[in-house]
Amino acid sequence: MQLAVSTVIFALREDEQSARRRGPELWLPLVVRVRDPYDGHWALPGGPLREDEGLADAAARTLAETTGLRPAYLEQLYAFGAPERGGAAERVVSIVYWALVGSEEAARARVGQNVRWLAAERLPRLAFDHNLIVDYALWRLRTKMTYARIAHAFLGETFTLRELREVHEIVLQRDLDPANFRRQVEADAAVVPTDEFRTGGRHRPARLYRYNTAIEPVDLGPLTPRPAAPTHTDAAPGGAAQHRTSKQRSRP
Amino acid sequence: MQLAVSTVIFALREDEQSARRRGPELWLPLVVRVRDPYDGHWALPGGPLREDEGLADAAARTLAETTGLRPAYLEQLYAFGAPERGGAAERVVSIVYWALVGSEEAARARVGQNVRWLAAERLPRLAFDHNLIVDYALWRLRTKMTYARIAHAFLGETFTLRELREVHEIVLQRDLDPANFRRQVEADAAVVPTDEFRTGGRHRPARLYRYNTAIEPVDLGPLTPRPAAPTHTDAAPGGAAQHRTSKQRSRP
DNA sequence: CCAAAAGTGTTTCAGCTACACCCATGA
DNA sequence: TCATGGGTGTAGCTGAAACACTTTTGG
Repeated sequence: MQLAVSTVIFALREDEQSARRRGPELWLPLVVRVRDPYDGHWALPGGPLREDEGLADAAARTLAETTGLRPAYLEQLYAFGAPERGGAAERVVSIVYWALVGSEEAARARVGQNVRWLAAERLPRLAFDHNLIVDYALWRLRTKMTYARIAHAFLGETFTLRELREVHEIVLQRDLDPANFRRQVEADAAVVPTDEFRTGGRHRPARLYRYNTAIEPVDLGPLTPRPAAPTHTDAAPGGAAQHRTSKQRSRP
Repeated sequence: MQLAVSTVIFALREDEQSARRRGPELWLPLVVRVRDPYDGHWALPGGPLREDEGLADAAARTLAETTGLRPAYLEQLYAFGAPERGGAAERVVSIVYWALVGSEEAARARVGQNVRWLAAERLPRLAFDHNLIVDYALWRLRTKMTYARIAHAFLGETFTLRELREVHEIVLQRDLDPANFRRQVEADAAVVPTDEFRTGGRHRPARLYRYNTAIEPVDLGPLTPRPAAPTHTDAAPGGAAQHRTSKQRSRP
């Protein structure tokens, strides 16, 4: 019997191939298997747990080794251990994590013949029970997005409320009222306004916001004391991409 | 490295020793360790995973072997695998489940020198990281009780709304308005009225209710398809204890 | 009769939703 | 000046909370 750690990694990306689809979607990096069982099938990045390594550390390590990514959010998802799930091979119990990475970090991902991004909504048949795992991770992401402050993990250090709202809209698959979304976000102090604005659109500049690292996210698991200090969540560095940034005074 | 499965088992019990405390509280059965590390300390029931056994099956088996209990609710809690948690012994990764058992089933538990019930709120120092695990399970129980229909797992097949409300009050540690509680429970069809009433108190008889097995509980994990059919939840048999039961017509 | 819990009705308040409207910018 | 999104105001609905009140039993 073997113990492995795997990770479902989500990022928002545009479809570079088909021009039909518009706007970013949820994608995840997968690794192709090069031996039986499931030779040639896509599988979640992962690997065996090392002797002196924590579970989350193993997730972060295997994830970095295969994709080169450093996630902004990492949380344990579930342990899978049905005896049949190995598919005729030696039995494997997998402790699965799920991770979120920002768009800029995702663009830096090391892809190639063995590693590729696939759209979460239209996956082929994956190796083992990995389709079930991805579906569960998607469900967890959507459920948690409605009550926890995790959307910023898909974005850079600062972001406009529109950008934050679009993350919610893509993940939850429905439009949100901009006015009400603004008020909800401003209500809890999870996100704080900066003095900077995003200009460049042919419209009024939008204020940039920053994630409030003082307020901490909702449960990351038992290892983070319930009302507590930061650990896993580690904001991705970098600023804006195709927009300029200007500093202005906030209204008196 | 070793893989084990343990379970945090909750039941509502009266304190039989100290007459000072009144009303039931959350208790859990623990097992005393008979060798190092933590020789003599209390620990969660559990054991190694067998080769051809699912994770939940292992939890149910070890739980039954040590305590004789058959839980009404069983769900995976978390996987614990920090390298240091073994305390100088061989490293152990534990996949921990949490379970609820009804009061009658709890009374049938096999206790003795090695197995004993302890009050969840005033535990001694347990073996390994088991205090942390129990605290997390307690937090999960309380969180889930507020939105999921799991309270009936502490009760028999039929119950009055007062009994159901008292379960909530004990777990959530606050009083609930009987009128509002009634309406909330009746609003979702999770619980259905029977034609029977609990008599014997010096007051108006209370209608007995039954859990609606057609409506299914909120997420039990990835293995239960999201809106789906029963699996783990297996209602404990048996009826009322110290009260008579009478059959009456419901009002026209 | 009284005490006690079962069960019903009603008012109030907070939060969410929908949507009208003004503001600031680039072209 | 117009189109576009940024940002504000507000009326209406819904559900939770608080609490007054009626009903039915045992003593």
